[in-house]
Amino acid sequence: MPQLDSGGGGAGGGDDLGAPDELLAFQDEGEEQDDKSRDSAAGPERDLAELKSSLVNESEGAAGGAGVPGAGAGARGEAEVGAEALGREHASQRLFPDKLPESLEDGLKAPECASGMYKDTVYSAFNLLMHYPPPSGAGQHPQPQPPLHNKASQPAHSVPQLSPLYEHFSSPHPTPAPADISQKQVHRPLQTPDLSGFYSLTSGSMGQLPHTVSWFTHPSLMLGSGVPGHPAAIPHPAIVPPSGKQELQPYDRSLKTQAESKAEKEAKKPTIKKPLNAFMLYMKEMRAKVIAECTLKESAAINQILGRRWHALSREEQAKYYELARKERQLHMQLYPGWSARDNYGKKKRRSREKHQESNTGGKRNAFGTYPEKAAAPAQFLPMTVL
DNA sequence: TATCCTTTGAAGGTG
DNA sequence: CACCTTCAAAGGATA
Repeated sequence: MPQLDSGGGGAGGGDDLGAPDELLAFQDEGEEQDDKSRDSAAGPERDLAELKSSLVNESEGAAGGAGVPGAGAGARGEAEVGAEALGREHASQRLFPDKLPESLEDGLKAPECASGMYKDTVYSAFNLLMHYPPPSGAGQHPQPQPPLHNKASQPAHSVPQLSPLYEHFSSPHPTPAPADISQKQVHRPLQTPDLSGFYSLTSGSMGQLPHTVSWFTHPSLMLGSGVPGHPAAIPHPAIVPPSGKQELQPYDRSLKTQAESKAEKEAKKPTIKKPLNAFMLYMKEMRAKVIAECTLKESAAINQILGRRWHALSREEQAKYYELARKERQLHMQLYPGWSARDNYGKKKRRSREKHQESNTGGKRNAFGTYPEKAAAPAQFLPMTVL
């Protein structure tokens, strides 16, 4: 596939949206676990790596037999592993108190959820999930097969309303989705001709993705370009009322803000959200599955599971999401040429920003205090050129 | 009610 | 350039 932005142009001028970090992530993926547990240098860094790998291995490596070699959870005492997993300062203390919340206890019933985050225990079946070979067939989307005995076949507790862009490459047999989802993406003509090239997914893994794409084709999305709003307009998922509640239409709000000043009206302009990155897209798709499999509802816990699953994905699988995320960014840039991520800076009030800095001594990244994409070795895989 | 938690990635800011 | 910070989603937990 040629470079999607070969046309150069792009409204923002940032033509090549292929994020260099993607490459690192690809390299990181796959080899990460072994490298981290075996080859990484000794010393504090190794401890961090070991801690990280332990978190992965706790759920992956403890399976009967096919455990990941190296420092797996199997070699650790419960207390040790628990201490490591819980060694996330205050965060863990809140999330994983002495007594597990009921939701987590329930979650432990499902092997997928029996990660070492909560308990270092025998949850061997979970490893089966983590070691499912990635679907070799193109077009298979990256979802581990649910265990036969669990509730994967049941509807998710809450099926997030994914934007068609996210859904368009989702599982053909996902948890029951609202009927309107399919309606949204039914033969909607592409109204942004200059974007059509981005979605002519004809080669590579992305070519297997459904070709009808996305929120930007919806008439309502033309609001930015002056096209009259469609009566049944659906807000762009990236456009959110300042309240943060997507369900709240700015039109409704205006009814009761009749006397508000212009400044307030100005402040109430919908917020243009950041485009989702690859992992966010992955989470969007897989969250419902994890919820169904684990009977978990806490997003923090779910995200941890998804984070491990993300690393367990093959590079091809991840490439789908990186590619999709790149299109997202490209599209976002075209829809909102002047938009910058900086626009949303400071809009989220942080309660304890100092606390973060204290506890992490620089960088509030993950529990390992590392920047995964930057800690990774040079890339060996160039998805953008391949795709 | 607002923010936190938790994850990875992207992007902006800073030295 | 390297490092740090913020935000993107999400929903239960918490202040």
